[in-house]
Amino acid sequence: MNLQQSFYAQAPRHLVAVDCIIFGFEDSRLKLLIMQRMVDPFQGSFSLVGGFVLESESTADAATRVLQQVSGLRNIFMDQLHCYSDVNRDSGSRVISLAYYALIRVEEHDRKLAIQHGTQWLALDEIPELIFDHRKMIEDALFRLRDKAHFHPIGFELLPEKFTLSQLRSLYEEIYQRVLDKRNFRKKILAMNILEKLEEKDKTTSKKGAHLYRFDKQKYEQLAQKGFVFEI
Amino acid sequence: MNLQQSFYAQAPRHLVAVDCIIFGFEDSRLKLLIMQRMVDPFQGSFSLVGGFVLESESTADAATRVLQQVSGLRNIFMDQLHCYSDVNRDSGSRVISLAYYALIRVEEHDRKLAIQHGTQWLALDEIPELIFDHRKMIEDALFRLRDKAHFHPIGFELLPEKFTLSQLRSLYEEIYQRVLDKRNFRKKILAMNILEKLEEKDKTTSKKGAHLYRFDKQKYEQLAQKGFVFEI
DNA sequence: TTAATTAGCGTACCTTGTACGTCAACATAG
DNA sequence: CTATGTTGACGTACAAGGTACGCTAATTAA
Repeated sequence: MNLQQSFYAQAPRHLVAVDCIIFGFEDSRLKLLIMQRMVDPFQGSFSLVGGFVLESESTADAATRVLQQVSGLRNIFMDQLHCYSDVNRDSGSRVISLAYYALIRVEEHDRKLAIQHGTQWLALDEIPELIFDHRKMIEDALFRLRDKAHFHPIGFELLPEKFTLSQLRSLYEEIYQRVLDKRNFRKKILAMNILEKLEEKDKTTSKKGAHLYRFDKQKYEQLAQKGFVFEI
Repeated sequence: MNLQQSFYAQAPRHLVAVDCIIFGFEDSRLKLLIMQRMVDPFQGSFSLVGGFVLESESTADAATRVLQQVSGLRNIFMDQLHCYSDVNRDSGSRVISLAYYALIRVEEHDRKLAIQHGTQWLALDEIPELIFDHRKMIEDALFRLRDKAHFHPIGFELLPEKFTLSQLRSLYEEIYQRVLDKRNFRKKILAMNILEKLEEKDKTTSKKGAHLYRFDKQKYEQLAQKGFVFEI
C-alpha cells in the first residue's frame, strides 16, 4: 500500500475547470450565452460560463451544476466538446479546462437568473473579444454542432416543444449558414416520419397559418434501433 | 492580485492522467496495444498505456510522450477521444483521465521497446479484462474510429506506405466489421483520385500479383480545400 | 492441361438529392 | 371589393451516386 500511495502521491495536481458553450435560438438567430465577469480576476471581460471541478463531482457534474446555476434548468442537452490544456492558456494560472456545449430552449430558461449572473444572449456576429481561448472553444463548438446536427436530431433541443416547419428550417439555415430549399426540406423531414403533426396552427409569422409539429422522440428511437439514421 | 491569487488558490486540485487506445493493423486484423502492468499498483493487471500529465505539458504532450516511450515513434496520428472523470473510476485514487486514440503502422514501431514496457498487440476478441473503465474507453474509441474513418482518410495511418487495394479493403472491413464489395470498393476509392498507382506489384497474397498504391496526401488536401469530402 | 484463386473492368438498376413549377389561404392596400 | 403580396403546401423531372452482380485476366499448383 506504500507503493500505491507513493505512485499517486508523486504525480502533479492540476486545477480543472469546465467552460460551457451554451447555444440558444431566438428571433430566428442562433445565439450564445456570454458572461461579463462581475468580479476579479478579469472583471469586466467577456467569457463563457464556467467554474472549477470539485473533488466530489465529475466534469459532467460540474458542467450540469454551472448550467443549472445560470439558467435554472436541469436536463439540458449537453455534450463534452474538448479538453483545452495548453500550459499557458489561462493567463492567471495553469488550468486544464473541459469544454461542454449545451443546447437550451431560450423561452424555458430563467431570464432573471441569467441576468443576475451577468450573462446575455448574443448572436454569433455580436460576440466581443473573449478571455483566454474561449473564442476558439466557440469555433470548435460550432463545428461540432454542425457535425452533430447533421446526423442526430438535436436541433429540437433548441426549439419550443411545438414548432412550424419554417422555424425548423430557419434553425438549420442558421446552424449550417446556408439557405435550404423550402420544398425539399419539407419533403425530407416529413419522409422521416418522426414528426407529429398537430391540429393547431401558428399564425404569428404567416397570414395563412402554419401547422405546428412536435418531435416524436419515441418514434425516432424506435426507428433508430432498426438502423434508421436521421440526416438533414 | 490578492483576489486573483485566492480565486485560484481556493479551487481543488486533481490528478490528471492520459490513457492511449493504440490501434494497429496486422495480419488483416485490427489490433490494440495492451499493457500488462509490471509494477504496483495493479501489478499483473491488463490496462491501456498511460501516464500522469506533468505540470509543464498539455494533455496532448503527455499522450505524445507516452506513445513515444512505448513505440519509439514520433508523429503518430492521435486524436483526443474523451475525458473520463467519474469520481470512483480509478480504485486507487480520484484521477481524471483523458483518453487519446492513436493509429500506428505496426511494422514501423519499435517491437523491443514495446515488449520492454510489457505491451503486446491483441486483436479485439483477444483482449482480457482491463482495469478501471479501460474497456469502456476501447468501445468508445472503436465507435469514434468508425465515425472518423467514414469521412476522413485516416485508414492509411494503419497501413504501410505502399499497399494493395485488397489490403485497404480488408482494413475497412475490419473497422466496420462487415464485408465490402470488391468491385464497388475499387471503383469508389479510385474515383476519388487520391491514390498514386505504383509500378511495383505485391505477390505475397495473390498469384497474379496486385498493384501497390500510395496515398497522395498532397492531392487529397488540395481536393479537400475545394470542398471534396472523402467518404468510404 | 485443368482447376483454383485473386486482380481488375464493366453494366444495369434503383434510390436519393436537387432544381423548380404551381396552387392555396389569407391579410392588407388601394 | 378586387388586386397584390406573402407564406404554406404539394408535385414533377432530371441527374448523380450507390449497389448488385456478371465477366475476363493472370498466375500457380495439382
